[in-house]
Amino acid sequence: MQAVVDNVFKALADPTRRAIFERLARDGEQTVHVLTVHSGVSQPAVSKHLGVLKHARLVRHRRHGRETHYSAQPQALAPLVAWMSLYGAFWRKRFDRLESLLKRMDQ
Amino acid sequence: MQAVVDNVFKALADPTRRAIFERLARDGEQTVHVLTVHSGVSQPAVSKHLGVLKHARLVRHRRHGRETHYSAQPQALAPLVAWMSLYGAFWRKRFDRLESLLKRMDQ
DNA sequence: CAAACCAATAACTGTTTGGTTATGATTCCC
DNA sequence: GGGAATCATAACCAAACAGTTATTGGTTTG
Repeated sequence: MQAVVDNVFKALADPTRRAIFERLARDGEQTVHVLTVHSGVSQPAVSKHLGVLKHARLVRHRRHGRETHYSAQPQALAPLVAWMSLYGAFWRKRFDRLESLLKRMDQ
Repeated sequence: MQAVVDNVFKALADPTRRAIFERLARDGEQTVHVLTVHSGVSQPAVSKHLGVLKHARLVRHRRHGRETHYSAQPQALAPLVAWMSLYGAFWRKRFDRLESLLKRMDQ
């Protein structure tokens, strides 16, 4: 479990990788090609990043002919929530603020 | 704001550093010496880790004579919550559950 | 005052990491 | 079938990183 948290944190620590995950979470399934176009780095770099994200179970892939479609697996963020919830007292206090944040973002 | 999220993720991506933060959050203020004893690495290494955590605003320090007392600043985790809340519906539900969990823990 | 203690910084080192180009394995399509 | 396209892997490189030992600046205390 400790290693899981570590993998997720490490995977999200890189901005390029986080951007890839954000895009997948926002816009849904994407091919490596499309991800590459928007990433600012080479296709092999994108493939490697996807490998790291996959290792952290943050993405899943589905092959269709010559293209590979990747999609975000936001459930994989659960260990992070669990980790943060260890700081209970604090989060309880801040929760109202989080609620209002979520409401604002909902609009 | 983007850079803030990046700093926090990067700071927490290292297990030694995360352990230091966890200890401070769990047990409250600690001196560098005490942190060093429990960290498994040298005192300078601990000082450097504390520097990274401080840069991400995850810790604060207070000098008292020759010793420096560090304490956790869990508010600095807020950008992470905000970042995660971008993945909307799913996390909305999860956070609700977290809330009720925290309420139960409160009793 | 001198010795011991505490923490930060400097200087260095080996490993990890994020990137590259080159190549290989499939698959699509004319 | 042959060329173009898609993706993964290999090999390599430079920069960043986590650790070390040595040292320095303060502070306490015997």
